[in-house]
Amino acid sequence: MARNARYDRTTALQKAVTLFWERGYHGSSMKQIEQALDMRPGSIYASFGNKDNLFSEALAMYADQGAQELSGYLQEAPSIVDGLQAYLRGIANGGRKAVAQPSRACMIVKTLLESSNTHPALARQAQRILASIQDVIHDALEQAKAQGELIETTDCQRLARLLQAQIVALRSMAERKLAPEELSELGDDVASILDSYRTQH
Amino acid sequence: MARNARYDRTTALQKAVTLFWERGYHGSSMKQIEQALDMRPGSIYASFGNKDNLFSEALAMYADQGAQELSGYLQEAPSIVDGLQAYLRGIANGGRKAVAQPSRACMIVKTLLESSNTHPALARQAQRILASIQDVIHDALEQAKAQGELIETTDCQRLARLLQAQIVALRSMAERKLAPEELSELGDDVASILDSYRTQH
DNA sequence: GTCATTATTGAACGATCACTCAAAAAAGGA
DNA sequence: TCCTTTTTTGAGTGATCGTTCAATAATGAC
Repeated sequence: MARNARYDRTTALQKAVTLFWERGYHGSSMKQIEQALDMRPGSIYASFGNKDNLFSEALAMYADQGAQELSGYLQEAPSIVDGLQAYLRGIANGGRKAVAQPSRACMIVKTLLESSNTHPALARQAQRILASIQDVIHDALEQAKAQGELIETTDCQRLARLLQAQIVALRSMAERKLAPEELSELGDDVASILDSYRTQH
Repeated sequence: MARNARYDRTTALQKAVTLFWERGYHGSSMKQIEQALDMRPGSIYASFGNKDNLFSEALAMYADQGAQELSGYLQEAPSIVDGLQAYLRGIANGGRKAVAQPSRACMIVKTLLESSNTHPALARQAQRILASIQDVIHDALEQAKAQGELIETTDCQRLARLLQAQIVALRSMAERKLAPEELSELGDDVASILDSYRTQH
């Protein structure tokens, strides 16, 4: 009936993630987006509407992949708390990184800090994502508590908040040019915060 | 001999701090800068050279004021570790804020995350500032250790790194729209990390 | 092969970007 | 008051911003 699109929307979006994660919203121009996606303006706008929507979809894709990474750690570890500690140490040690990552810092936090006073819609999206990640951590902690991994008095909401803060901290500190060893020690120190909430330690 | 400048360079810089802290480097246009400083382009360029240099000077001023705030907490508290804990809780509770602050997040971290892949010179400046803050914390910790506030085995370099991470985390989490009470609890949890390094607790 | 339909192209849009500079205004010294 | 020196002004620079759209190219159906 007609011509098929020559690009794949998902791979194009993945390339947008890479560019936006690296340079941020204001730091990425449409010219750079055209080059990164290897698409001309007409195709980009036909497919994604405008720059705002493209960024928004890229951020959502990044968040999905980040959630998968966390749940991967949780599934592989012998216990939930071990999984969380492995996740924290993994961030400090550069992650699994099958491919080189465009930034050590978290794209969600970068977006929140960049857009909170310049682009409210993006800031709200980043806040929603962070809230949902905190919920995921909270659910995992409740389960851990039910399984006897955590001491009875643990406030799982509060601990989830504290853990998210540690993740944010690790990824932001990773953007400093610390020696790998220093960052690794920080990962250990941060992971050991969880020890004081464990039943056996 | 000649005309005097009608603006005060320091107060102009302070206004630049406010704008840049709020909106970041790429998010602040020269038009907005002109409006914020109430200066015309010629005066701005005569006084500060260009946008890059203005931002750089504003960042340095922000860093100085931040350092003063920390040393204020340290001097007022009955001990160094108490001062550090008060500082962490202060961040979570909105700080002293005699005047309304343009952002809860730290301008240095915002700059680091925004510019690491778009403006290397600014990123390097942010990294230098963070390193010097870590040194200040380290010095305070060494003194605390010498005074017997910290257990003998404490690695003060490592603990300084951990504390800076907590500061970064608190200020970034403050940019989320958490309830004041939630943020305050987070401040308590973060401050209590220090308890495990204290001699008496 | 022809046609209908859809995707791609890239020149061009008005707006805004950081920045410049000649002209006007202001102020101290004589 | 006049002159010299410095500051301020604001229109204007070329470049780039995000975005549009008519023209062109490509594809599947028949």
